[in-house]
Amino acid sequence: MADLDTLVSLAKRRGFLFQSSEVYGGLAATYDYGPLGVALKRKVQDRWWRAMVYEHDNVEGVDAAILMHPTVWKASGHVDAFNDPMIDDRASKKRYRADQLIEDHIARLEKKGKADRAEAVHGRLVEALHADDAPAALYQLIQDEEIKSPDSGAFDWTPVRQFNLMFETQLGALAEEENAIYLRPETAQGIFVNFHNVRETARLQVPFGIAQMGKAFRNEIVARQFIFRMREFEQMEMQYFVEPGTQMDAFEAWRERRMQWHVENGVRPANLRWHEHEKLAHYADAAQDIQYQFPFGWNEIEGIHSRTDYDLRRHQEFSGKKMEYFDPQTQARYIPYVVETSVGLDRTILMLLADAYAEEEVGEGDKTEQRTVLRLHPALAPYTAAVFPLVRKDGMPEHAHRIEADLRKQFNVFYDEKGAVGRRYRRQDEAGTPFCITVDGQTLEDGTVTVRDRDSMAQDRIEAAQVRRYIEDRIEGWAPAP
RNA sequence: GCGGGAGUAGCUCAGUUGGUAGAGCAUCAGCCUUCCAAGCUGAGGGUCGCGGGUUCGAGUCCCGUCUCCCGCUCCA
Repeated sequence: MADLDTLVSLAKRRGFLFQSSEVYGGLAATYDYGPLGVALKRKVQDRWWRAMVYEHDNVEGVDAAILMHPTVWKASGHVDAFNDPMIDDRASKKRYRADQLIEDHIARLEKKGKADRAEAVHGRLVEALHADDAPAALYQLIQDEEIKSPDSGAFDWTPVRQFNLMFETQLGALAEEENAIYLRPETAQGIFVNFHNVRETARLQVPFGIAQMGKAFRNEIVARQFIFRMREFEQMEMQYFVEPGTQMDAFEAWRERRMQWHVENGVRPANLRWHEHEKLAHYADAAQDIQYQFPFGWNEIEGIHSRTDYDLRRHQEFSGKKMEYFDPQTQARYIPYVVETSVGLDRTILMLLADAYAEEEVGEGDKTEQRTVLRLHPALAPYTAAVFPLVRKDGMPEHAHRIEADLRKQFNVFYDEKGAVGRRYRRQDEAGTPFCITVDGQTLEDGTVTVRDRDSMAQDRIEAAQVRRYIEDRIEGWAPAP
């Protein structure tokens, strides 16, 4: 497998991905998709939408706003869970939640029978947590109480810093506290708050699903590994609403379908595995991740979570609006349970590039050379085909342009007439283009062209008029090399 | 955030004790080319990540800063 540097280098060289704001020295953990990258990305999006929405008569789509009412994030739990006062012990290099340290300290005081002192510290903790400058107040409290690091025993703290994983901005021109809103840290909530809107307008009955793809934002403390963990990223999520008690059946069914989707995209099954959450989030009653073996190890690309009725119930509490469903058949009334499939689009792109990348020896005898090839699924490759005149004379370019124009009605096509044809083939190998159509001397006589296969490098000679049909069939029948 | 490593042309890199930047590939133009990257001629492209400092003079030494990679840490 290619190491990460190799992939980063190829991605930039061929125009898949560039570092954001590169001319200004870059912005940490943000990347821009280039011509080939966006072509690949759009095809992945399209394939996901087809698999989730078009191919299920009970799944519909939405495209919710990135900006949402602030209370959404209180209801979802993000305001509490994504806001932690953290402090570092310089000696052990370990990080702790500052309020947790103080609470542990209080517990120790109580244990020692110093109830009064514990009471006082607790009072100050509550005060500090609600102070205007809570981090400073918590830091002062830790200093005053001389709380030591539980691991190193050292008393060598950095200042307390507030880690807010949600990006904050202001609604309207005035930057005032009460106008603060967030960039969504996940797309799921846009689905939950539209539960009734979609159900009613699309006339859906439980079980049904709502799908959405879009940007989400998390102000990660550490964001690394190329596009694996970015501060701005794209999710493709589907929330499937079911009758309570039936969620595990839906969970298993979607698990199977989602794994299948990745395999159908050409990802080698040996590089995919399930990872079961040991510690479930408070809202979940089952959670498993699909992991891929990246150059930097096994990491999550998609989560399948059974979220119970937590989200809808919370929105019912916070909004005062009923989130119940009335089943016309059974006359039952309940808040539906939810099974979520949530896949990272950018992570999927990185996985596809990593899995497709290959360096291999080609040629015979002592004339072997190395070639780099992206064995992307032909349906996902940025360019489906490239068209070449074998040489730039005898009317071959004109002939090739006519074929190019015909193919462009259906596919994204690249035309190239520069330099040796072998070099053009190799360039397309690196871009992952599955088919290269070459116009040669024989084309001028009988109207046939050669179609060169990216993976086998073998050529077929077919009627120029049959190329579109030929490519369609080949995409349909494509299977990844073992 | 901590520790380590690294930033020189689009890519991979060279640059000797400080003396105002090079190679290969790539790109572009032209020529030549009848099937798997390396034919010929020419051209463009770098204030050496950015900002200060030392010096007559800094890619080279010092400080700061940004970005990337690795390990920790974090991770609904």
